[in-house]
Amino acid sequence: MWPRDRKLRKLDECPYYLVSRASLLMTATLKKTFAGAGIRGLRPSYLVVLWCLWQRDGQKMIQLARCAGLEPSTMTGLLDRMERDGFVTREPAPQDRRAMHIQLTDKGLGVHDTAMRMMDETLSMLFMGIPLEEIDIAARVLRRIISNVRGTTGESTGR
Amino acid sequence: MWPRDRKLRKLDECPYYLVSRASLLMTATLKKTFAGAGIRGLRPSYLVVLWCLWQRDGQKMIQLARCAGLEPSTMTGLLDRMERDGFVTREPAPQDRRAMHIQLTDKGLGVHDTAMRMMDETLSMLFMGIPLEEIDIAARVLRRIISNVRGTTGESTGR
DNA sequence: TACGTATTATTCGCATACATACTATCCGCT
DNA sequence: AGCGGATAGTATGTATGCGAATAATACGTA
Repeated sequence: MWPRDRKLRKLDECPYYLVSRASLLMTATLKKTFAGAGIRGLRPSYLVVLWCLWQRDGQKMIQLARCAGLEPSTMTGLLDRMERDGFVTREPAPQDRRAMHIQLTDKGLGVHDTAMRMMDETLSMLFMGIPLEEIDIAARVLRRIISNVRGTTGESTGR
Repeated sequence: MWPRDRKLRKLDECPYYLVSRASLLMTATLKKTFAGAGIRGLRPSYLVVLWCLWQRDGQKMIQLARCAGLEPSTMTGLLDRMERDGFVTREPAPQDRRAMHIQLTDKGLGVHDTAMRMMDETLSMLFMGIPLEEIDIAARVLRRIISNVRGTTGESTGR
């Protein structure tokens, strides 16, 4: 529980600052790692979508949005770029004429191993000098924050 | 240290996903809290700048950028909006004709107490059910991530 | 079957962030 | 004094994300 009486003296004592800054820096780092790995056009933001499709190829946009935790309006632009960069194809879904059927291209599928390796490498660098035990606690804290927000926004259990 | 042999099965086992998602959700939550507190036009992104100015009013843009960890080009737009919304004034600095002197308005100064209270309230909600001990560990992990990135980007010690 | 509602995706406007290129100014050194 | 490099800030283009409004389609129910 956050202690009401804790005074924030410096910026880096504020959890909100820490999470925001870490997020931006981790993204920038990942971007550089990708750039140096010879994968043309792969961006950190593509990862959540690729991840969903690697698990199960061929999904509707709305499914990807829910899986990635992004708004549908955000997915539109994201998929525009992913299509432009050759990672996915977007076709009208056969059963539902409202829906779009998103599928991996060969490039999108083939990039899996390298992307995972790059992610691993990046995480190794980012977590340098931090005991694994603390990394796992931090992950648990973040998961709880996420579920705390979902719980109070009137969302059902994130399905 | 991040274990190389750890396989990421689900998205929420990936620290990068957790930090990004938490960052977005925390920002959205803070935004809602501000909106409900009757402070006209206060946004989460303004906080870092206000924080720096609350500590010491009257700074150059470049100082604010360094303090906040943002690029100068980002500060330009941010200060445009903060000026527009009445939190700061931007005047040419007297000693250095290249520089801009950023100062709090009455509104910018007066919003301090409410903003801190709202931040406190938001953090209480976000950290619901998490032991303080774990929050502090998570904060330490994030600080270390941040310094790890700064350390390898060729930046000096964040001055 | 037809109507009303829900769902799916897109468009638009805005905010936030970066990199790059540019202008203006300052400062050290000759 | 003046030249060259460093510094401060802005402009521009792109990426990423949200919310509100819109269009098209699907579906339950009368």
